[in-house]
Amino acid sequence: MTSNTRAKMVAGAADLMSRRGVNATSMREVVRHTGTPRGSISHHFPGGKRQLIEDAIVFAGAQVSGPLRHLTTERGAMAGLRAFITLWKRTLEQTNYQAGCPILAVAVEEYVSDPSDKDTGGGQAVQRHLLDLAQGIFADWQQILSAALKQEGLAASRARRLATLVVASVEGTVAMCRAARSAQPLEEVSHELELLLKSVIEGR
Amino acid sequence: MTSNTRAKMVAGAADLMSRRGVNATSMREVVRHTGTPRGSISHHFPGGKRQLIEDAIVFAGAQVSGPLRHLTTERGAMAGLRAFITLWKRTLEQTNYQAGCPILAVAVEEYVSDPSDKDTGGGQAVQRHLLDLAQGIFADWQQILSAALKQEGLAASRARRLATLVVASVEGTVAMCRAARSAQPLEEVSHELELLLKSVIEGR
DNA sequence: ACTACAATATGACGGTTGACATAGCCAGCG
DNA sequence: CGCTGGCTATGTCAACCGTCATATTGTAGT
Repeated sequence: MTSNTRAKMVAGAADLMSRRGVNATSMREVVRHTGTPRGSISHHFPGGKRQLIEDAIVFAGAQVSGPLRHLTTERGAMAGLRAFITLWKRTLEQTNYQAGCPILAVAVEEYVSDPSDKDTGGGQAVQRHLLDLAQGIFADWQQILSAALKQEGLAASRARRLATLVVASVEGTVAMCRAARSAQPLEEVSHELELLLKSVIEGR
Repeated sequence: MTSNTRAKMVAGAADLMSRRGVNATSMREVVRHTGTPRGSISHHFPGGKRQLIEDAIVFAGAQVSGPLRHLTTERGAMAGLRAFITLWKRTLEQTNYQAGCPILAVAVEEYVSDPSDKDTGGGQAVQRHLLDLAQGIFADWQQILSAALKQEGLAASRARRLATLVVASVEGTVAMCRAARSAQPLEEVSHELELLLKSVIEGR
């Protein structure tokens, strides 16, 4: 049976990463923050901090794609857009605009491990892995929205472009809301995105 | 006369921050990367690392808002949009998709200085300052685009919303491009944004 | 009851960080 | 010439990091 502490560590890491970023989140603080034993860290995550980060962003990604997939297939593209936005808005408001998106943090930062700076040879490949993971999660969200838009009758290429626009603009807006300590950017972007999608779908 | 090494430090810090994020950029690496003397750091930046970060993002912000302001007032909103996008596209391509936006990095991360963990009392206020600065730069870009859109005859509220959408989506897209090691997301978003603005301006 | 193994606790290690202090350099100018 | 003040060089400091090694505990299987 998979331990409970492992899950708490992953969730705690995702939370801290969304608030402070990847490099500002230390493993010691994760265990401090979650009340989990420090000694278990190398047991549950033999891959070290890198593995914790991977698990955390996969966890965070699934937490979004789950409801998103459910609502889009159930009630269409428009409901999916609203769910996507509402989900982030709630996260922002519930944390007083301290938490953002941990996947975006991975996409913006570069995780560097202390030992053996060496050359950039080994670092590059390992670095790729984290970015690939983040890119995969973004692609996942896009694919869900894109499929829903195609379902509404849009051409494949148009649906893909619009899905990219939605994911990118919401991610950027969440960061802006964090900086502004306000949900206003999200409301403005939400307004425009709804207008755009509505006109594109209905005016077909 | 303001020293040359100071400017090199600021530019180097902005560059490193755009590649690795705020917390992964150490002052020692800035001086290593720019060939500037380590001892001068506390002379040029008595405020320590925080001051370096501030100067770096102000510098990076001006590097965008300069050309942006010039082109929008010269050739209109559409040219401004294209300039904004092209500017980021060039940055991405010239660095093999390693550099993103340092202001976004500040907006996503939380800069934490090692000493005096204390409570969150003192940290909060200081943290605000960096985020306020980042928010101000975003607002600067928005204001330029928004003014250009109003010049094209749009209502003030609509112009503001669209400007927010443009800035947010481009910022998010730049991060996605970094993760994907590809300019494709930017091209897709660019396509949709041009379509949107064109229809909104012409169909007035 | 006793073993075997997963999980937890605790400490140590080598390394880096930001900040600061002290000392040396080197114009420019009286 | 000598001084002076802006830079630069170098070292030290405490704190923290990620990782590993070594107990110690908990617990299920026989």
